[in-house]
Amino acid sequence: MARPRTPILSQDRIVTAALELIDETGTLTLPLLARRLGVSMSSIYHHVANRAEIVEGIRELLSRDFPRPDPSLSWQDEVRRWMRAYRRIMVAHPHLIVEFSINPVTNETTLRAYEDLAEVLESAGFALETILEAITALDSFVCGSALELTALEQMWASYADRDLALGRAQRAAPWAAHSPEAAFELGLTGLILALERL
Amino acid sequence: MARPRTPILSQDRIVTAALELIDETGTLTLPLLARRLGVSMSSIYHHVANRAEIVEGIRELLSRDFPRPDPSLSWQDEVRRWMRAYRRIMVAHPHLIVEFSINPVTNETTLRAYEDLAEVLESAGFALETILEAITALDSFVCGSALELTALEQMWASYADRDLALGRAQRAAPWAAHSPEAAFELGLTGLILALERL
DNA sequence: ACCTGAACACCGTTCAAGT
DNA sequence: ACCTGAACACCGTTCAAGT
Repeated sequence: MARPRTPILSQDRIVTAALELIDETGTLTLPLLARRLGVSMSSIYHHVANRAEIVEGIRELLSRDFPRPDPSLSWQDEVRRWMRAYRRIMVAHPHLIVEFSINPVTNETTLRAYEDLAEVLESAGFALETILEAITALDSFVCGSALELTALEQMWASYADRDLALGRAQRAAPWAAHSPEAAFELGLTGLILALERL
Repeated sequence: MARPRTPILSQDRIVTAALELIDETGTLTLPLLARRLGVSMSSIYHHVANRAEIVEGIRELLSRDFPRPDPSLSWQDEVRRWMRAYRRIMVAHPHLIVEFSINPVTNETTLRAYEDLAEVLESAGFALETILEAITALDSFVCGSALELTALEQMWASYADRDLALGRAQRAAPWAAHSPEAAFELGLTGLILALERL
């Protein structure tokens, strides 16, 4: 076939297909991606430098769903909105958190989302030295929560039939093991309390 | 060589070497592990079922460093002790967090550590339904903090020379970007505050 | 029981060859 | 510029063959 009159591939097409693939199958591999695109594996390298660039493209795409700051909101509400948006994104694509945490952020859209959060805290009067601390803590918690989505529920399962505190807790609240939402809100509340004390 | 008079390998030897390997190189692969053990790759499979079992062996090994509950401590101090121990373990072996989060926990030692924490909360009077929530939030935060160790500092670097809030924050506190310890303590304080309100 | 080498089905990446 | 097929250096896993 060689070069087609109109290009089959593009960065966008590749990134979109990669996102679908990882959402459906849980993994992102070049052979499967090429198959889905109806193209040879090596063709992909004419549009992206490597696999990491595809992952970064997905991160860029998803980062567009972060809300922009709203001056009418308190910083607490801004933080809650930012964190819940982050979580919503990762819940929709749970297998991506590991991919994201392996490569550093380089795209502007994602960096902009962090920058927005920093500006919210800055204009709320937080001391500059505490802003990095605060963002690190918030980011740690939301990333960790996303990580748990795929991991922790399997652990609860191994406790269900044992007479231990965890087993009792689970029998008392069978929904809790599958409702990490409540745990997220608990932690978010705590983090904001800690920030208010600064 | 075939079968040696006295076995060269054992689960312990394999797991120990695997831990050294991942600490030194950042990755765990069977070929490199075999080389380090001075053995053929397929020999390993006579002692462990697969790669995941090696990772689980490492988790078991490290989990022995969790403190046992101390009845003389308040539940707050118990939680702090447990979280800091967890963090200390992961800081010493930052590349393992991704490995751990991929496979479910199956070994007794690690399960015991979670069970201990559950019992601390139970005898502190926490409602059973809230125990899973609390442990999930705590675990999320400490895992996320470990994940950041390798990831976030690279991101701060890309901000150092820009006139943005994050850049300003970093220039005001250059140490903060490399001291996730403070962020961890901030979040831990917040989580305990949230638990106290339950 | 325990080690080996060869084989298998993967993976990501490169590159000369085509249009 | 853009697609292909072949090649390369990896990876984890299996298995018959040796003692």
